[in-house]
Amino acid sequence: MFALVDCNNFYASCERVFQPQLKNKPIVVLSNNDGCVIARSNEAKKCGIPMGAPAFEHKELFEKEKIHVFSSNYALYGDMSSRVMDLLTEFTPEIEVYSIDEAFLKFEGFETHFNFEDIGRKIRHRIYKGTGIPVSVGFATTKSLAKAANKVAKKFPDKTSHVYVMDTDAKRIKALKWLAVANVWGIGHQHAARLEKIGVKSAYEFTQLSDEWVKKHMSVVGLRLKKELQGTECLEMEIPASKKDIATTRSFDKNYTEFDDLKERVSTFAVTCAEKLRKQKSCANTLMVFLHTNGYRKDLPQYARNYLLQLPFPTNSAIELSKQATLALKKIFRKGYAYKKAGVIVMDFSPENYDQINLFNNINPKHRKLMETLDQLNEGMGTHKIKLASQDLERTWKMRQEKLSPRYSTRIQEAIKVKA
DNA sequence: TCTGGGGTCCTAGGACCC
DNA sequence: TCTGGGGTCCTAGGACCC
Repeated sequence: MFALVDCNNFYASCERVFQPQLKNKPIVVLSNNDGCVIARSNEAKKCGIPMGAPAFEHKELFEKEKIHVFSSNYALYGDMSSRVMDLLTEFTPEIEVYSIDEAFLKFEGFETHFNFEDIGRKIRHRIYKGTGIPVSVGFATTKSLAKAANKVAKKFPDKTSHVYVMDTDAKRIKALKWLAVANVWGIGHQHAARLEKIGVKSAYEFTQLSDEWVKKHMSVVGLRLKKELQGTECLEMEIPASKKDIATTRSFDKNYTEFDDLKERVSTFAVTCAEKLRKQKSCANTLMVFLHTNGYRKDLPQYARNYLLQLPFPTNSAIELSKQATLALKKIFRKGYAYKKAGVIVMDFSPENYDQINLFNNINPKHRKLMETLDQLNEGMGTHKIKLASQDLERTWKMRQEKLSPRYSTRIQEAIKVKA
C-alpha cells in the first residue's frame, strides 16, 4: 500500500500556524516580487481567486474580501516542511519526499495487519499536533492511485475527514470516474486537451484507451500512467539523488538596461549556484546564462538569448563561475533593451573530489579553502554576508516583499513572543 | 507600473562509428 | 537507376511536476 500525504494549502497554512487569529479567514501567498498568487486558503479559493493570478489585477478583490496577503517566506516554509517530513518517518521507514508539501509513504507487508483508515487518522493527528499543519492522506496500491485517493480525501472532507483508503476495485473505479482527466497526476494541459478532443473526460475513460494509442500519443510515460491507474505498479519509491541541474533565476522588480546591472545580477546568481553545488559536493562542467525582456510588454522591443559554455575544468568555485557567467553574459547582452529576467543554470556535474586529469587547467587550490571559509562565515552570520566584489556595485538589489512574515521558526530574534 | 522559480524525463533527429 | 546495416552519443524541444 502507498500513501500520499499532502499538506493542505501548505504556504497559507504555514502563515496561519503563527497567526492563529487568521483561522477561517482568507489568506493568499504571493510569488517572488509579490507577483502572482501561488497559494490560497480554502476561504480565498471561495472568493474566486485563481491559482497564478497576477496580484496587481486582484488588488481590489483582496481589499473587498479582506484577504490577508503574504509575500513568500521560504525560510519558514522550508523549515516547516522538514518538521512535517521528520514526523512522517515515525510511521514507516519507506518515505519519499516528493515536494515541499507532499510525501509518499510505502507500507509493505502490513496489508492484513493494519487498518489504513486508522493509520491515516493517526498521521493527520500527529502532524497537526506536532506542527499545526493540516494534511490529507490517500491510500492505494500504486503511487498514481494514491494521488487520486488523496484528491478524494481533499475534495470531500465531510465524508472522508481528509483520509481516503482506496482498497477495492469498486472504489478505484468510482474514484476514477469522478476524477477529471485533466486532474490526473502526469496529465498536463497539452495531453488533457488532446484527450478531451477525442471524448475522454474522466480518468476512467483514459484507462479504457488502447495501449497503442496511449503509447503513440503520450509515450511510455503515458502508458505507465495508464497501467498504474489500472492497479499495476510501475512507479517505485525513489531514493533522493543529487540534482542534475541547478538553476538560479529571477525576475527583476524593474527593467534593467545597463550591462553593469545585469552583470551584478548574473554574478550573484552564479555565486548562489556555486553554493548549491558545494552543498551537494558537485562540480559543474557546463554553464548557461540567459536573459530576456518582459514578454507581457508587447509595446516594447523583445529580445531573448541564452549562451551555453563548457567550463575549462569542473568547478564549484564562486569566483570561477562568476567569471565564466560574466563572459557568457557579454556574448548575449545587447544595448537598447529593457531586461526583466535573467538566470544562471549549471549542468553536467562531476563529484567534487574527483580530480579530472587536465593538462592545462585545473581548479585553483586556493579557491577550495576560500570557498570553505566563505561557506562557514555565511552559515554563521546568516546568508550572503560575504560577497564577491563583482556582486556589489553601488547598490544592493532587493526583491519586492511588502508583506513578508517573520522567520518564526529559524531566527531566534524573529521567534513568536508569548506573554507571561 | 505590476505577471514566480526550480526541477525531471522522454523522443526524434543528426553526427558519427565500424 | 542503382548506393547496407546496426549501433551510440548528443542535443533540442516538448511534456510534465510542485
